[in-house]
Amino acid sequence: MLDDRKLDVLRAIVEDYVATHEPIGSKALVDRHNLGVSPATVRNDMAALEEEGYITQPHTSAGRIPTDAGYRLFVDKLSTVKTLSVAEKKAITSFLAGAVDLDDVVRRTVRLLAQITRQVAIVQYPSLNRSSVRHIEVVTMSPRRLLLVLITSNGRVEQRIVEHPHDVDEQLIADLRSRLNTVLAGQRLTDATTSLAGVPELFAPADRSLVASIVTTLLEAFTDEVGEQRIAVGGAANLTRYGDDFERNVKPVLEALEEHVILLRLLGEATNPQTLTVRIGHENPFEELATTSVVATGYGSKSEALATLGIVGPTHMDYPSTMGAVRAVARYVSQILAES
Amino acid sequence: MLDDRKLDVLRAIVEDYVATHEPIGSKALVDRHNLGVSPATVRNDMAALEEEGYITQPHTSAGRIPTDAGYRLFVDKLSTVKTLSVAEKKAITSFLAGAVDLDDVVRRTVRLLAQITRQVAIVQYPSLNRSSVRHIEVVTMSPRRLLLVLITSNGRVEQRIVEHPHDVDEQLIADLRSRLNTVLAGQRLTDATTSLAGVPELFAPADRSLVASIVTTLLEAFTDEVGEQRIAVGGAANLTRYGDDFERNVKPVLEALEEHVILLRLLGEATNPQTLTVRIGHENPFEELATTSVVATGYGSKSEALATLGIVGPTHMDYPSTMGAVRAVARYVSQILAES
DNA sequence: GACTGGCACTCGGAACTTTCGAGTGCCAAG
DNA sequence: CTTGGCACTCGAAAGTTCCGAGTGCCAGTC
Repeated sequence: MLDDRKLDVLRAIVEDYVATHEPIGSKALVDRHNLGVSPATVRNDMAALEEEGYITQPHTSAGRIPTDAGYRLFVDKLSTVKTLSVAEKKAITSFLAGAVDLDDVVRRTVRLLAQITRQVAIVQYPSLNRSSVRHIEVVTMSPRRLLLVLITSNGRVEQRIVEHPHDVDEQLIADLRSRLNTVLAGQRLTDATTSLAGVPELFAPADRSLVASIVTTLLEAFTDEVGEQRIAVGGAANLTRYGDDFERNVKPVLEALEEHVILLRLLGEATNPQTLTVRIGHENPFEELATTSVVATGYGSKSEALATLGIVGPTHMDYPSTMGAVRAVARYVSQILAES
Repeated sequence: MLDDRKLDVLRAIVEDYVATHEPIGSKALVDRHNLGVSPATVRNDMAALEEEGYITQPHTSAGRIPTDAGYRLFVDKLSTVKTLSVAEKKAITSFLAGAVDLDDVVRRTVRLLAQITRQVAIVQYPSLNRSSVRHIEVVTMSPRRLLLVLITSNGRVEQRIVEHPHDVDEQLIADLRSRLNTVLAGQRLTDATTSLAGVPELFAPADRSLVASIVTTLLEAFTDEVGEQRIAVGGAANLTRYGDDFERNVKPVLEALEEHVILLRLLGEATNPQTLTVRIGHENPFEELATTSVVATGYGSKSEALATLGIVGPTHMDYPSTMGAVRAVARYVSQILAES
């Protein structure tokens, strides 16, 4: 059905359209690529490609533009992920290396990704699902107010305040601190519920109400976070390059960026860091984003993904370069996180 | 020069223009407001107002629109800050009350502000300048790697990692932890440098290199943070309501939002929480934002501001309502922070 | 002297028309 | 199967017309 030349034509159309954002005619194609055939032949091929649904005409007397299916075929079969230049790789590592803590890593990553791809970048914070308790600190802020600080294996720090109706004894706090750490250290957050269940009973009945409220708060922090899934966004200014049709292209994206729930669905399940997920136009779950594509991948250790990062851009983006950049950034972030 | 009626006319023009975003003619003005005079009279007044530079004509055969000077006069003399409805106030408190930690307070605030004002909201994180050390925690992550956690009086938590070439003794860590807390607790961050200077000498010569590197990292964290000034942004989707002229109105704002340094300058010095800063159009320090106004105010305790929050929007915004919302949110956030 | 009705004038925007040419599909010939 | 030729289509750009909101000015009125 579609011989090699027709696929070449499709590839050429996608590449040119991505470069110019204007419908591509048969003549222009032949001029810009040495296909070795005449425009008339290309026209026949185009007719076939249109028949198959890979390209379409905005109006009768115009050139062709790729459909979502066309991009899909292009991404799957007609292109290879572009690797970054040595200079770019260096820039990435040196930029990420300067990070001082986990938050900073995420902030830098999002900025970097936006800059390289010139698209809107999205980075999910490493999820607590897989992480474990490294340390729990209990600090007295005032006699009746305690601050709980939870430090996880991937460097994330969570804090909660606990109020108590009576003055709290320092010795009890020290005791509690050491017990909590004994019980929880190294535990997966998801397993913490069971581990904490027995803790109040280790204390004198008089102290149990306080201990119980601390345990409850701690559990809340665990489960809250497992569900919450924080996200960082950057490069929104790149939306200005979408060209015209503000209402249709820019507005929905800007709105989606505000809703982290939507972004999480857009990014999708954290995949293996080796695999790139590309969702083109209508393939993504939101109708308003039908002119938008998502390129995402997981990051974290080699075997299991901690979280997802990616970019959002117009369907007519440069997929090979973008995919290369996303993959590279994911790899380097994984590396940085593994080191620290 | 400008009698009361002329000022009434100006007020009416500003109000109508804010509502319609279209040039206001003399007839329309008389129809919508009961000024008690004929269009011809209003025309004379308009001519005077234009002479004074408060309004201008986009083109000869059109109505008038306010100039930046016109808005300025309106804000300073012709309007009063609009107070929020009881329902709105309730909504604010209940929304903010749900926050679990400082980060959450800021995130909620930015969201809230964007929602109420329907503009782009900016909230500066409470600065560390004024804050003091509440607690310092030193945690062993692996024998040669330590995690420092700094908790400040306003609930902010900073973390840093310190590597050491040799295995570190747990006893030393405990010792160090208690000494650091003794020395620093309650100290202003800005005073910490001097307080920390003597610490290494308290330890055995063999341990001093480790102690010194920890002290250095800690100091870095202090000063880093004092300078850094984090910022949260929200409601970028509200930019879509700017109407047309995307290139001139939306793009520069979107770009500014990416640059936190620019945002900090836009917000300006943290003012007393009682005072609202309004910067209209060209009054702000960036030429590209000449069609944009900023409404900001400080928040924190009654007497001194911790940080600044505000909104960015088109010059033709509804100043009374926006100012009311910004002020109210700042007050409630201050209250929440004071409590915790 | 301040206000008003009347009036001629201006000019941008909407609506319509014209022109232009890139691009097409089809066909007959190579 | 490929190609040159050709008639045809139709959107975009440029030109044209038309309309009326809005203006400034002036003479008359209170």
